[in-house]
Amino acid sequence: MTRPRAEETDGRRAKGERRRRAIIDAALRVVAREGVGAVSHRNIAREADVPPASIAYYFDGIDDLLVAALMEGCEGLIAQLDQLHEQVRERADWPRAIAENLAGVLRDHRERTLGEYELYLLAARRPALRPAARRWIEAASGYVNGGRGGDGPAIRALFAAIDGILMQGLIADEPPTADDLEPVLRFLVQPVDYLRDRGYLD
Amino acid sequence: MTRPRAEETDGRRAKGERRRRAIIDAALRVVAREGVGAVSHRNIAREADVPPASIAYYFDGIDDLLVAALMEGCEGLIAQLDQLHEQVRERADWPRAIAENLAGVLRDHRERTLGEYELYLLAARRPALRPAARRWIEAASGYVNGGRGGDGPAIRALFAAIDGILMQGLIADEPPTADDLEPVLRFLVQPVDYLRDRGYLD
Amino acid sequence: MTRPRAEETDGRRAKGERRRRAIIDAALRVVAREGVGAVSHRNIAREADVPPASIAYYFDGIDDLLVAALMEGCEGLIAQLDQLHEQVRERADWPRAIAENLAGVLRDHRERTLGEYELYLLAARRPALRPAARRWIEAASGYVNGGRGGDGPAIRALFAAIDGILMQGLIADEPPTADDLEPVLRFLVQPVDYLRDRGYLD
Amino acid sequence: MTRPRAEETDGRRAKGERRRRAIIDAALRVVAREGVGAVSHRNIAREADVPPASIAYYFDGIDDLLVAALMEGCEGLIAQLDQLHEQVRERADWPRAIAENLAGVLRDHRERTLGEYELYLLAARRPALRPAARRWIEAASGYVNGGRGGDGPAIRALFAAIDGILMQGLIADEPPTADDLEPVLRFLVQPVDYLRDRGYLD
DNA sequence: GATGAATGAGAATTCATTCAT
DNA sequence: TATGAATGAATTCTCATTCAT
Repeated sequence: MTRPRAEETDGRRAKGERRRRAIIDAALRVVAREGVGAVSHRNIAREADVPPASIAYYFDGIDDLLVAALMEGCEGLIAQLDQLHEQVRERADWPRAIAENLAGVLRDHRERTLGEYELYLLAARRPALRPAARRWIEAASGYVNGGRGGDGPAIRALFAAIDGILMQGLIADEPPTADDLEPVLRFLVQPVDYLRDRGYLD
Repeated sequence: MTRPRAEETDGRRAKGERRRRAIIDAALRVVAREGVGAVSHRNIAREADVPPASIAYYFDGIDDLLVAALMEGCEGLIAQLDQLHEQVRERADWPRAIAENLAGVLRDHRERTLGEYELYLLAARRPALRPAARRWIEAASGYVNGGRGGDGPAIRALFAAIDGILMQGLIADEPPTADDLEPVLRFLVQPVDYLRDRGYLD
Repeated sequence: MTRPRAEETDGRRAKGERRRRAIIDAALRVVAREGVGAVSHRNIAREADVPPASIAYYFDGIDDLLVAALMEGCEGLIAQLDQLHEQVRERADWPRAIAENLAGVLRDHRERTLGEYELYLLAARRPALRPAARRWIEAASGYVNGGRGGDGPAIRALFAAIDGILMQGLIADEPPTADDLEPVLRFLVQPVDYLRDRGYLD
Repeated sequence: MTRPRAEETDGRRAKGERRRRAIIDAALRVVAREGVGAVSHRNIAREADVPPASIAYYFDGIDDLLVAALMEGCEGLIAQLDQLHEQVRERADWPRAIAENLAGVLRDHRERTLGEYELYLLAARRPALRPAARRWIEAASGYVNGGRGGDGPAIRALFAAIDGILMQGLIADEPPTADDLEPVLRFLVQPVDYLRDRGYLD
């Protein structure tokens, strides 16, 4: 019995893996463009240009696909955060850097961010999405912490506020500018300087 | 849907209004229990114990119903916040009071809060829900402001952080306790005291 | 407020009831012609010449439809048995009459009988069909008993044997004739006469 | 499917035969557990723990597989009947022995028996299954006859009644006990004794 | 004003089968 | 020879909406 040569098997496997990835990416695009409510075999199949039965073939159900999408989106988030981290590290003015980043996210990636938040909230309903959401939170949390050991509650406050800023920015008719956000971030990151500048101290 | 003039308000009219309200309440219950994705004529009709066709009769579509639900939910939120405001006003320890309130919301009204956040995010997709969501934000914002004129960015930071705390609390496996949240709120509400206690100031 | 006149409401109701009945009849025809395995919304809708969604509208699921069909078929069975009972009552030669009836059923109504047995066996798997199947059994059992109080085990034996005869007749390439069945029935109905005729007694 | 000549039977071939057998056994388990309606490539493949495509490879379609299963199940039946025959032969009280056996089958092997009857009835629809079903009937018939040449119609009555008893027992909520069945069997096997005991004869 | 009846469209999922490897 | 990959067709069921009454 001739076992298939490795490159043959790998060829088949690789092709399947590529299609699987294509479906996940299509799902993320659909979530970004139309929301989690629009995630259906048909919609994703149309977006990925594959037959609808493919989705059922590669994933055990919509939840399974959403978990994969959440995980995949998480990787993207981490990469993005790493990049941000580089930027921030080089600058003395952290609050400004973060404000610019958040404003940029809301300006240039509003839909994707909105989709991510929808997925995020969906995890509160579907236990299957929980682990993926947890990874997400941990990634973001690590980003906020920024590697250095900061004060716990202060970091939690900053992280929570960033979540709130993004969510409120998604709902606002006009997304906030970096100038809008900068003082908020200054208060959160450097409250003493912030308060002294405003004359609240001494 | 044309609202009738007041002088027409007889028994028949009142009955219709009552049924309309019943449908809205049912919609809020469905959103809380099963999420916005479960909002459908059928589901709500079953919950409200009215014929499915009457939902199409009283509302010009699902969005129209959701707008009404968001508005209605908003009234409930405002009432709840007013009550909280009373409680907080009487206590010297604001951070503790707010922490207890948030922890209580996540503990006792998790589903309803989750539903409100889903509706909230949905507004980011559906322009029709925007005005209702704006009222919501303004109500909450006014609550955080507490009536007195505080420092703008600090209040925005607090408000954003509260949103983030609630959302993260909804996703967490175990909701945070008041003890978990208290230092975070202390940092946000009284940063100088907080930092001094921790030895970060002189 | 004008309540719809009774005949209007009844008109609507009656129309719906008529369609419901039409679907049940179509289901029985499908079961007879193609077997319980062929029962599907599509097949029945095609047979009844109604849109497939109608089936979901009138029945809560396939099982619900099958229950209704089993019940309906039961009525048909009872009517048929009543008629048989008349025939048998008029004749002195019971065994012959029953043999002719069974042979006739297998000859002229093979498919319908087959479908009924499939439904019957399906009840062993689906609890929802149990009550309907029980009615069926009771109807047939009453028929066998024939009103007169006979000897319990003998009647059970006869009833069981009739079931077995029908089932074996359904599987046989050639259905049995009345002449084939007559001695079997004679043995079951009048064992003493049967045995005496064959010289097994005295 | 061409069966290979014997001399080809090497390891490879034996392995294929083993897998073929494994698939048939899995099919019988699926039929017993979930019914003929649940027989599908996927289900059986899962049960047999083989790739779905291998079912299409070893069998020319579902019917081909069912024929093989019916044949295989037939062997099992024959073995079981032989064993029973031994038991019965040793006992003077045939009716009791048979009653106990039937009650035991319904109590301990309800699902398997149900599956066998489903297969049995399916043969009435699918000509391909006919020969297999015929073998089945002949095996059972031979069992009832017990090797010795009995009275034809009496044996047919007994055999038919056994079929009916089993089928009715499958549908009943509670399977009959040996005590329930014993008088029925006594009437069928030893009608004269039965009737005399009951006082129907002189 | 209010609602049973009705349905085309779409949801998730399973199916038998084919085919390249 | 055996099997992963793949898919068109089918499954049950839900949906928002229309319409006659």
